[in-house]
Amino acid sequence: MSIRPPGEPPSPGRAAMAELKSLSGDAYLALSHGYAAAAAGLAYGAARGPEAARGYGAPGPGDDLPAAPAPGAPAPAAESSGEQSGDEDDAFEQRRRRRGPGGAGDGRRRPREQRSLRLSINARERRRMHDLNDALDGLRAVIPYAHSPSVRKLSKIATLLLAKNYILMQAQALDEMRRLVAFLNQGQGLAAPVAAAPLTPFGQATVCPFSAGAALGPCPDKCAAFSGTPSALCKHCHEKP
DNA sequence: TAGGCCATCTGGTCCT
DNA sequence: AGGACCAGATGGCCTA
Repeated sequence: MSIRPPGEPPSPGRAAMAELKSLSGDAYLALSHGYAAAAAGLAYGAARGPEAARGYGAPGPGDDLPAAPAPGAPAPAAESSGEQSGDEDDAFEQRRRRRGPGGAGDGRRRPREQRSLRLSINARERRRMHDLNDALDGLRAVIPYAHSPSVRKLSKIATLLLAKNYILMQAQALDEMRRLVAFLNQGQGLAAPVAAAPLTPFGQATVCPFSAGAALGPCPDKCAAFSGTPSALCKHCHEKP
């Protein structure tokens, strides 16, 4: 897996990109990389419900999950490895034969022992994936996007990308807030500069907050001192060679 | 029907 | 040895 430099867009699948782009036009959604996000009207899982769409209720071949949990219900606490039906046993045997004797598993184990071990590993893995999905659900719950039942549930990749953008947006907002607080603090007792500062809507200050007063020193230094980098929103930072 | 998304199974690797 | 994690394979369901 390659490490992507910060700020460089990931490479989600085209569908994920389309999903993100079809989301509402909230600022944070388009914050980076043009991922306008997803959600509107795509009824993924709408017909059978978002949880059903997860497929918990649709065991695949060889699946040793005994029954579909209620929608939204947590995964069964105890998924024993001894819950297989006869059909599932057959499926297991078929797969085992297909792989042949030299295939999976520890040759020293007796087949029954080997099978029971395999089933317990499967159950553990299933539980792990359910936990992962629960965590993703928790993430979906705190990302601001349309949560209505008629709206398709965010896919996993869309959830992650959206969360990342949301975090970046929050960090940016926090940074702007700090600038604003610093500006207001510096401006105390200096009514004129404060009044003159044409603060446009939040996050769009057109004048460097640190320029309000002769004793404040060079703007980029102040900006850098505060945020680590000169402000891209600061007129003076841009004007300074 | 193709493509997307998903759950599950499985074998491999690493860690405790 | 056993558990956690990972990635590939497989098959089901859904939508365009």
